[in-house]
Amino acid sequence: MSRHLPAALGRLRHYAKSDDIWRPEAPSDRVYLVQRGHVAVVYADVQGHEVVLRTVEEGQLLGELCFCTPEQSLRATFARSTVETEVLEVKYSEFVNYLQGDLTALQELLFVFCTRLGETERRAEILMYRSADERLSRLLLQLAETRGHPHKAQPGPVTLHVSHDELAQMAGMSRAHVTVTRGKLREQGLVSYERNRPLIVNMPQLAAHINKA
Amino acid sequence: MSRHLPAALGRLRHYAKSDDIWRPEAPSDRVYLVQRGHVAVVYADVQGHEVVLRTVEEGQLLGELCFCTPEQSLRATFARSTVETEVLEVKYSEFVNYLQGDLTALQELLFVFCTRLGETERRAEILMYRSADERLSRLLLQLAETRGHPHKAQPGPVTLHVSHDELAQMAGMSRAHVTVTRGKLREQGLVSYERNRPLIVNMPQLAAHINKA
DNA sequence: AAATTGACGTTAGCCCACTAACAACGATTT
DNA sequence: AAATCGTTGTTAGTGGGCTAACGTCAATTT
Repeated sequence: MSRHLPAALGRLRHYAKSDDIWRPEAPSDRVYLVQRGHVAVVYADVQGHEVVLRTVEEGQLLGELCFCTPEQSLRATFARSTVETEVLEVKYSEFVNYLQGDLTALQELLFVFCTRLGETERRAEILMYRSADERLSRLLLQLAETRGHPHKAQPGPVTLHVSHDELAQMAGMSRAHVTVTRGKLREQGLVSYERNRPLIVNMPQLAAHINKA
Repeated sequence: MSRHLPAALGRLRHYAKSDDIWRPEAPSDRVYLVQRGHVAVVYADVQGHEVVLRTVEEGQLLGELCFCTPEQSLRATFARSTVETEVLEVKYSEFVNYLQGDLTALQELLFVFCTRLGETERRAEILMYRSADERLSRLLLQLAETRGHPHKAQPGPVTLHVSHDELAQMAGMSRAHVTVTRGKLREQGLVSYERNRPLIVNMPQLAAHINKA
């Protein structure tokens, strides 16, 4: 959405790789626009078990949940840059003020929320499946749709940059088991990859695999 | 939100228990306001395995995902009344028109989206835990917060109406294992119930249980 | 060039949650 | 009252995913 917001609205901040943009005890009173880089929103329980709730790319909105929490509430998650990152930090109240006068931006924001809700619901749906094969297949399919790079005009294969660790955290399984399961998918020709090469997802075949497993 | 929308905006529809308000192949071109009753949004894979994505209560908005899908796209889920239900059906385009002229309603809608996004993210977070005890505990805690009935001014116990089957579908576990796991929670005094009596969740103790398990 | 780091690959053994099947119980219907 | 139905309770056995530990490989650092 609003990467083209007036920059004067907020403050530009710069983060190195693996910096925390917010921590659980931070107030939930501002939003961020990712200008450059990449951010992961992470939940960690008391034992330090971590799960990736969402990732936010360049040009996208971050921290929008403050729209429904009382202004003094806390984040309860971490937002962590996965690479060097630049964000525009805007106070919630000022953002709301700005939106009052810009109907288009308001509608765009509505669209963003709706899209995220859809993605998150699909994510929850994935996690309800109990077999590792099915969870991983569905996760790869969703990731390929939302953040994959299609091969110039070809409808089948899609390139995806993602580590086993990330996949494990998103699919709710162990890193080792991701490796094993993804190996099986490769044997069946549903995905292909080699060491240090990006993952290629064969979308139609993977979709077919899901619908009969 | 907008239960107080002008009724002339749409069409009042009536559904018996277990009717489908929409099916997967239905167009995603309208929203619904639940006037009376209760609706479950359900995803079903090709084998008929069903999972409950969300439930919508009286006075709440239903079908709002059409805000981000191209108008001719399909639902891909079922919306099913769990009791006798009455909804106001409003075409997406007319709803948008109406919102243009009502800034307050637009902001309310934003709030609704944000709230749902928060709930759904929390739901996804729950499903990433691997032990049944932890998943069920966290689910009960969230349900108690969002749709539980507190005991007049007492902070601890909260009453919750929900079947084992529902819990199983929401927590991604089998019905039988819900019964077993909930039995263990009862032994520890974290919840209490009897046959045909509603479930009582002891919120502070259950929260403590989660943070050390 | 050597060392370090981080990601990926592999396996043995164990434990937890599922499947399947049946029983108990209350509510509703006939 | 009998029958049907839906929900809850219980258990044996099995299988799949986790833990833990170690090996491989390429990229980056020193």
